[in-house]
Amino acid sequence: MKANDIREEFLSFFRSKEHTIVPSAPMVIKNDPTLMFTNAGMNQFKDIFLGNQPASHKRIANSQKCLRVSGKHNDLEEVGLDTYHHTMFEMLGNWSFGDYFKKEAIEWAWEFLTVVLGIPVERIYATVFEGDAEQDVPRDDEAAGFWKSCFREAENHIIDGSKKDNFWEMGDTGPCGPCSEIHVDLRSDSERAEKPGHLMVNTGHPLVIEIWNLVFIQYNRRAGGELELLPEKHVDTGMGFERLCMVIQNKKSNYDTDIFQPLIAASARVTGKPYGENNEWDTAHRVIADHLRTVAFSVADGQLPSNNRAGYVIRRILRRAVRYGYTSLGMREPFMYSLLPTLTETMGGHYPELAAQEGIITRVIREEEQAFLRTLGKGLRMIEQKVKALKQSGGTRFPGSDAFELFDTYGFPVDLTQLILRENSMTLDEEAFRAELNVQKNRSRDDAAVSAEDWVVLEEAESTLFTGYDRTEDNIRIVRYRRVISRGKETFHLVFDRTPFYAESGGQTGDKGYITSEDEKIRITDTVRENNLIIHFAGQLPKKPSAGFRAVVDSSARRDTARNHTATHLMHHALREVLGSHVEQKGSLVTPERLRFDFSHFRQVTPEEIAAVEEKVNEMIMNNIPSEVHDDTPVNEALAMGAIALFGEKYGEKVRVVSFGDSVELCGGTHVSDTGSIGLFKIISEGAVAAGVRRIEAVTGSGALAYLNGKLNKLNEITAMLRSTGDPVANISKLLAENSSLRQTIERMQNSAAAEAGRRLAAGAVTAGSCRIYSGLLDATTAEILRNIAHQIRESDSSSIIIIGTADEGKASMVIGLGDKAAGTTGLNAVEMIKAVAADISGGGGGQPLLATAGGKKPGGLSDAIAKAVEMVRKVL
RNA sequence: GGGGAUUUAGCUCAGUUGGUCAGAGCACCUGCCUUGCACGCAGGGGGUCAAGGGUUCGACUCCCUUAAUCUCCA
Repeated sequence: MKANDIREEFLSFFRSKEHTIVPSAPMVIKNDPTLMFTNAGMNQFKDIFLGNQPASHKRIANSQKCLRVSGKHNDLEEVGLDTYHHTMFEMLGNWSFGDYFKKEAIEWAWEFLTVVLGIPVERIYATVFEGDAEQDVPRDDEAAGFWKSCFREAENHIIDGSKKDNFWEMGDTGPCGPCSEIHVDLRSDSERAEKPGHLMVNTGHPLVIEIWNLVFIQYNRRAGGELELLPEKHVDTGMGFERLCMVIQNKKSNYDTDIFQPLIAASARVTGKPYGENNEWDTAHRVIADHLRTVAFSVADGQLPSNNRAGYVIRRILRRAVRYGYTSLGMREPFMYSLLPTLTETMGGHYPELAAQEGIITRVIREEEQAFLRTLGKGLRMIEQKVKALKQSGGTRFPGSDAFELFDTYGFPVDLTQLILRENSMTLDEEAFRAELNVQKNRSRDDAAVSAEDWVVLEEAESTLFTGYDRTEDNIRIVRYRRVISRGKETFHLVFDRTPFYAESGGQTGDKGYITSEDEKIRITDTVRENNLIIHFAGQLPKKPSAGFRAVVDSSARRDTARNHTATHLMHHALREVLGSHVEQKGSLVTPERLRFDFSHFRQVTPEEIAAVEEKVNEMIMNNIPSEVHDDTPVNEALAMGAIALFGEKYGEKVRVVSFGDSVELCGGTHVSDTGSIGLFKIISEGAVAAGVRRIEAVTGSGALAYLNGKLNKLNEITAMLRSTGDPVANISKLLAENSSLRQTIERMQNSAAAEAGRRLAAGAVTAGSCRIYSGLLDATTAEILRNIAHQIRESDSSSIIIIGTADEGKASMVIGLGDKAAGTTGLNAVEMIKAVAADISGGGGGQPLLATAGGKKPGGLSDAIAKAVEMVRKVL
């Protein structure tokens, strides 16, 4: 059975059990500071389990794309080395929210595996929670009982498991419960006869594996650690799709299934290194296949590789694959992007976002590959230098600090460093390297240490009511608060029963403002959303938190933000009209000051196109289109209205639709009521942000006016300075031409003046011993010309001693120069001389032994200084 | 969020305790020689040394602030 069929069988099986099939949530998580990626099928239902949100359906099933880069089975550096680690995987899951429980969950799992998929019963094992006396939790006899009726007499296929394997918890507190894992024994008959499967479960054998975990959520763990029974019990299951396919397709490795084989075959073809012939090549192919999948899906979800947080994780994964291609397969040019059509072919059916964005994903990956190959090239040059130096000094032990610098500052992978060292019969001081790495880790950890104290709950409230769409002030009560210490600074997080403050979301920044009661006023510096809570940041805690407060949003900032947000929608619409419908939003930032919009487009946006977009948006502003907002619109209805939805964005069942004429978007942000109040829209920059992604920044309203006025004022100033009513452009180009010819003239004149001054000096030069002293006070010359003159004389007369000075606008400059021969015979040093006489002009000086300069504030002292220096020369002659 | 690095001509980059130091190669322009696959020779144009402050007689160079990019860690 093909992988795509297996997935379909799963979904249709649970559809037949009255489950609603929902699409996979995006793999990249946007609005949860605690989690960057979806790492389990249940993530998107977290709020339901926490009781923050009612379930839309009692029974749900889906296939969820997940990403894990750390954890016991998913350490990034392990992927590819063996046959079962992955960064990205799919998890098949079925859920019951207060509906069916252990009996159905177990029976259906059994039915699906043994009847639908036909896995031999004698190869299946199930584990149940053995109980925990300390917590006073009994063995899960209930689950064991249902398993018994499945396995019948084969009772040794039911195995007790410890708290570690068979008790699932969401976090330190919250919903939890016992679970039952289903394991499959894929070993050969002879091996199984030798050592029965029930002894092999959970021993880490690659062919005796867990494929499905059924979690029975029946407890809530309170902050004190004690468990309480939940009134509503839930089922949460997760089955590793890749493993299941390996079982069904009778393979020894996930990578041998038809999920990965096409990719691996393509990789083998492109690199010319067949799979299955060479261990090193095979590892590289597995790494490439796994990582390409992860990166492609992330980009499809709108997460581009970047240099921090989630984007950085993606970049690191891609680079790891490039590294394997580079060292193991000898690939020196980008190639992974060319495997994308194969991926789309195998997975694009179930995940349409892949096919829809193939073009941009390809470009992004190719660009990233190129960028990393450049980084590698630079690193290679640096390490070669260091190796050469070490070789010359006869050493063979490469310092750990150097390797760390290459790695930390220039991103040069340490395993590549080791490879190169081996080729040069050198070794790396690994201990020193690791020590440096640890220093860096500790520093980062210390910095990141934020201690959030427990919430102080004043009132129980499920979620905050946002009232800010139609008002900027409201009467509120604080329902909970907590103290947060971050880098020695104390802040407070406040949660209200209702709030007019908009929490940062959808690119729009959080509101600022204050809350006030009868006798105090507290500033709110930012507002963010954490799951279902709207958190207000405050520098201090009210003296009486339980008092009622008036919450007041900075309404002028809010109005500016609304102008920019609406303008963003209008521009998005205009961009699609001007450039084409391939324009997809890739990112957005809306602040009171400006708006920034990233979108997919493959060429530079020409000035003409920019102008056209601006014109369209301003036209929509002048037409004063009223806003139309529909709250709680079902998703499909919204899409039918032509609303633009974003890939990689998770929408609930009901969405908010914001439209201005033809611009229709799903959006939770705050907007103006009529486009006319935007006033004016002006694009201030356009540029590239990644391959196939452009960025536009723009301003509106008073910001746009200020921008234009600034430009106009500059132009007015220029025109005024030109004292001409003519075209300033023509005037300036004329000026520039004049300027350049004048500069040449001046240069010539200065040269001849310097030559003339030199001649005069030469005429007045005094022969003293074997040297000639050129001394004197020149006028109206800069220090630079003085230097030039001295230099010229030095060059033409190696027996010269030059001591000259000039006064310029109350400042005195002096230069002392020595010809090569003069310096040799007298043993004089220009630096010492100039320092000795600089005091006479109240200044200081220095330079090189043969040519030194000085400057001071007392031009009157110049003649004395020169005389003194001449005196010094005469003394040694 | 923290550490490190980078920012110099259109491009790729040199620039040594602060002082004839604003450079090279490629590209461009002109002329000559040649007609050809990176031709050669001679000459030339092109710079806010990322931005803004500061120290100094003097700053590409030292200090501070800011920005962008790269990179590692969280």
